[in-house]
Amino acid sequence: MTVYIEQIAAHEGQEVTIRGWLHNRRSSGKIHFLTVRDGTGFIQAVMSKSGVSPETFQQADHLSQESSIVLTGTARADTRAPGGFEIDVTALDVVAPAHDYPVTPKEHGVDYLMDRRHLWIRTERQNAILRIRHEIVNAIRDFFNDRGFILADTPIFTPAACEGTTTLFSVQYFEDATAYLTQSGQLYNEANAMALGRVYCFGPTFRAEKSKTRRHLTEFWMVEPEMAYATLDDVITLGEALVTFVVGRALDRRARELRVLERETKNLEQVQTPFPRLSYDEAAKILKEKGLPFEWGGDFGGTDETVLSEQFDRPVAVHRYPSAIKAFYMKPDPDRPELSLSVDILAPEGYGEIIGGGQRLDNYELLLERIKAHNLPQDAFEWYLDLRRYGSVPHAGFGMGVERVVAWICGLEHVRETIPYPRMLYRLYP
RNA sequence: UCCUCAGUAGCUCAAUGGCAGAGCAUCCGGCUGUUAACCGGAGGGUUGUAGGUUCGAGUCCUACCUGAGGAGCCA
Repeated sequence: MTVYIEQIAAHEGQEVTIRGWLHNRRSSGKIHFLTVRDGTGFIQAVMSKSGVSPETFQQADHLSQESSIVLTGTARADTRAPGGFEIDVTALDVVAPAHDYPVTPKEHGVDYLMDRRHLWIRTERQNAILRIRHEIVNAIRDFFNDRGFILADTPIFTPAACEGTTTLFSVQYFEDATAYLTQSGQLYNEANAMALGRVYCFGPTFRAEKSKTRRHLTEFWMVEPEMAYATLDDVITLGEALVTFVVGRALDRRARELRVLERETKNLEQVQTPFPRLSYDEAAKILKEKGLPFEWGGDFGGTDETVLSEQFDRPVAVHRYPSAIKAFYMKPDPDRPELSLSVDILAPEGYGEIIGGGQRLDNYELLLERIKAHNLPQDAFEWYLDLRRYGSVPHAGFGMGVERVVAWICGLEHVRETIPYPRMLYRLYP
């Protein structure tokens, strides 16, 4: 019976067939140990000289790493096996050999591995990360779907800059026009929320910033919810519920993968609502007290974010940033107009900003003023102004960067390992 | 774009300005419980590129190329 390795426990004592690849091989002359992987897991197959034909035993002796193989044998529980089970091999079929496989079980440098990313993802560690990413993406979709949000995807080709701040990738759009790859579904989300109430978009996002840090990719995935008739408070509550749900799902369903990564889960288990909420003013005060060279009015740098998040055992919501350092569409705080009704949620352990959002400017005159002040082309924003012309309501939303969440939950040094093929400043291959 | 660091065998790395080395991988041999198995042997080099200093450069100097980390900007 053909089975997947992840289901092996249900077949103890039975004869099973595994279809996969040879991950590693050890031998003691008259006994071979073949570590096989099939995409669902890794298992050690034991082949003794007395258990198979001489030809099969000889063949296994020369089997190279990553050769594709189909093997049959008896599933047996064994306390010595990392997964709890082994297979006593009775038959082996080599589908295709692999010669001089470059990603050996030994150490390799980052550049070497990145050039071979298409092979690197076969390793147990990368496998675990991508499985956790899958779980996180699924959890995000379930979270919004279960709460009545409608998935309404926003365009990837856009006619103009959404926020006017970051550098965009441009592409030739047929003969005459230039299109830009989206940096946020935000503005379209607002229109969708006016049509559907509560919506979210979930897709790739592109930033042509020449950022060269462990927290940046040029192409990354972002989920952006937007709600009509919602306030800053509503999005903070939604954000902390989302983060808590996603972390809980990863702990619940991907414990094995987190163990592979040797992730300390104690910190993740503390992620429960409510999150501490800190005004920008209070955050600035903390940074001053810690002796950092931070001036009120500026945005937080990487070090600032790390210091702030270290004050708490769970993510922290920092709200009401100065309007001057936030996007033009942020609504001013009625009590203090120099502040915006904005929020960033910072992950613990120095992983930085994972959520950014707030309440949107819903007043026509003020929005028009802001568009002009930011030197944005008004005609490109006429449709966006329409949302304030025809039944404007308070509304709010945020964006959450998937790769940063995955890096945090997995405890990774760099976001480049959280996506199968990362796109970075100097990385477009493979 | 700026700052810092790195580039030597297929991979990971050594080598005081003085003979180009090790482990792993590969190939050959040994081993019936290995977990990155181990033991013995063999093959494997335009020291990123181009100049310069020196009796002599992997090593020092200059420029360039490639990459990494960080800054700015952001999720």
